[in-house]
Amino acid sequence: MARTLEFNQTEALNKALALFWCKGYQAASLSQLLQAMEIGRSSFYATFGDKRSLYLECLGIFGKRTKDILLRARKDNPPLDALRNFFEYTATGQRGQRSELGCMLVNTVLELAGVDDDLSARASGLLAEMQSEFERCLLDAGLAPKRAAEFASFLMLFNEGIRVSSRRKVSRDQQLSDIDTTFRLIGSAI
Amino acid sequence: MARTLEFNQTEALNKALALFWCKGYQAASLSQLLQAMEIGRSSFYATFGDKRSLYLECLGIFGKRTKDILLRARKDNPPLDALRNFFEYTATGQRGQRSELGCMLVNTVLELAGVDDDLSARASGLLAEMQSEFERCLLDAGLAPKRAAEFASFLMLFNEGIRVSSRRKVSRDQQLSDIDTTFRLIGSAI
DNA sequence: TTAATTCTATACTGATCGGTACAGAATATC
DNA sequence: GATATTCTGTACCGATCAGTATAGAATTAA
Repeated sequence: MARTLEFNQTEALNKALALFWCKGYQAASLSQLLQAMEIGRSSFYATFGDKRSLYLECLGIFGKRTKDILLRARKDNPPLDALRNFFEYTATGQRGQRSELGCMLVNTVLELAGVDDDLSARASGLLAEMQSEFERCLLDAGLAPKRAAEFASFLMLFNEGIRVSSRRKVSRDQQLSDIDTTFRLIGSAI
Repeated sequence: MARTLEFNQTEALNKALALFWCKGYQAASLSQLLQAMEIGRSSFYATFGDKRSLYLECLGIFGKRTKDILLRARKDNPPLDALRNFFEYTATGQRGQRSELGCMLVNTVLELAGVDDDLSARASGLLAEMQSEFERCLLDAGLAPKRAAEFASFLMLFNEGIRVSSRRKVSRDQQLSDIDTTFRLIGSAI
């Protein structure tokens, strides 16, 4: 019979995610994770399996969270505005949130390609899901299917690029300007 | 008096660069490096200092090599064609070369931001140099300075994005299509 | 051949890695 | 309160990490 855990599992996961997001998979050592999650070694292994499983779980959470940002924006805006909203939100970080960490999925793809191809592929898959959402937006905006797929792929490149530029410490203003440039180009091509 | 070294230093550097490019800084262990470079531990430390110094040197070589690709393309082509040439060459890999490794500078920025900020910043600096070359191309193509800067920043995002997509194993055809989309958008805005 | 010099192969260092074993604390059930 | 169960803190494990010390091989200069 399950007893109430003495630590908040969701909160611990969020702490782990934050550390992984900041330092990446390899550089986030177990000791650092335990300290951040504020749990002991035994509890960790009993609850989360191992470091890799934990990372996988964090990846999923991050993917869902990212997708939700777009879906939420879609509720209140026309499709193209929602897309733009999404980029402004995730790339430059609203409500004073961190923005210099890039996208954990992109970070994972690059850090672990050639090192842990399964983890890298998992992150790629989540990015592909995002691209599908982009495509859906574009279809709803009235683009022809071929065009929508073409621009969705293009927007994914843009997404990857701007997330890299976050970690390069490109200024918030420059990023907003890049978003503007991109949507101006797209707008004039529709 | 210096004696002829028993190993080819340049060749060893290239081997090291290849391994770093493939696995990143952290995951490329010294043992693997030594095996790839085909030199002993003592020779390594005597010649290259330490792992970090070696990486720094490889970064520089990679940066120069990348810049040279663009400069060479500029000799034989009008500026915009040279740019397009550059992307097709580096992203999809011509002459049967590897293309799935992305850009070592981009990889470095993401892997080492928050882990070794100096190395990450060094890679960022080399990317900034590339962006300056992009800008010079655009100026030579007749764009107004403000426009050139704006599009150079945009192209750097595109560069980062397509290099990430290489590691996501996006197909060569899809990448060529993305390049086409991008230059069509730019072309119609000039 | 011998002596001086310069290189390399390898044993070793201390630190840290991810993961496990186990004893003891805390809780639940009676 | 006593006992059974569940959880946690920590000592420990072998492996591996980057880096060093040293002994001996190879080369040069006589």
